[in-house]
Amino acid sequence: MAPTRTPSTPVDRELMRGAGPTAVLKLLERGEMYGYELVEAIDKRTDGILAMGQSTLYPLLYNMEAKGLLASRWSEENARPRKYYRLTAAGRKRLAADSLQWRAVAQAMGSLGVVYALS
Amino acid sequence: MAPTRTPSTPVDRELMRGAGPTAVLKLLERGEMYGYELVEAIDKRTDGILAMGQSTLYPLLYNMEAKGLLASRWSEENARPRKYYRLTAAGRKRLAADSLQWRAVAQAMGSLGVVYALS
DNA sequence: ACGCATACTATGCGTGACAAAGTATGCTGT
DNA sequence: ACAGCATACTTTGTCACGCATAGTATGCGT
Repeated sequence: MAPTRTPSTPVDRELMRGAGPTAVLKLLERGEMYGYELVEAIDKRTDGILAMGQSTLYPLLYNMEAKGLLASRWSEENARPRKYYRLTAAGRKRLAADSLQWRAVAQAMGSLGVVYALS
Repeated sequence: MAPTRTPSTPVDRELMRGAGPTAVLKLLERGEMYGYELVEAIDKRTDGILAMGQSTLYPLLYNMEAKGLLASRWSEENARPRKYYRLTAAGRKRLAADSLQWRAVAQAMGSLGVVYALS
């Protein structure tokens, strides 16, 4: 039996707009993944906190690809049709920038006393 | 001479929607403040990271008041007209909830390796 | 071969972030 | 006194994202 996961309530995504793109970039840093796989991976890796539905993730992927942050390819013939995404150079750059932004925000929230300071 | 402050570039607020309300709630936790004062306080307290313009903050205040999170009063007669805001009970409740959300997000970002874990 | 889980696409609404432009008040120096 | 500037608030309009809903298509298990 797999260790029981007790999923947290997802954050109000309206509150945390922009967490999605960063999560996607981070997961794709290791290698290519397809949409549906990302939906589940984000859910599991963040214990449900950043979980998002397909109707949020897919448009996000299209958007990021249009911006040149991601590139995609379809799976081979006579395999299940899946669209695999990978980071572009611009995507890596963006990930680095976004990570800095998150650090800054965490710091700002810390200085307001909303969250504890980073270690 | 006051210690020099080197303001950080504000975060892309589109990326971090929702940071504003939390910052406002947190600052009003201590006592009432008026709009313009909040604009500057947020800027200074977060070293420019969460800085937002008047056209962002004022509508935000109206909105939060409409939601019952804040209450306001005008300054006394023959004083400069200022609208002072204070937390309502609902506002305090919301602040507590939002703080938990931020903790969760920070944790999620940590588990993805975007930011370091909280101390 | 049938049904279900997988996997992707498209549409439409609500809402927050923000630039820009406008209005009004009081302090400060001369 | 009064001109000029910083203070202080309001309004309008645009854009982009989050997401619910609905729809389509493919392949695997039995």
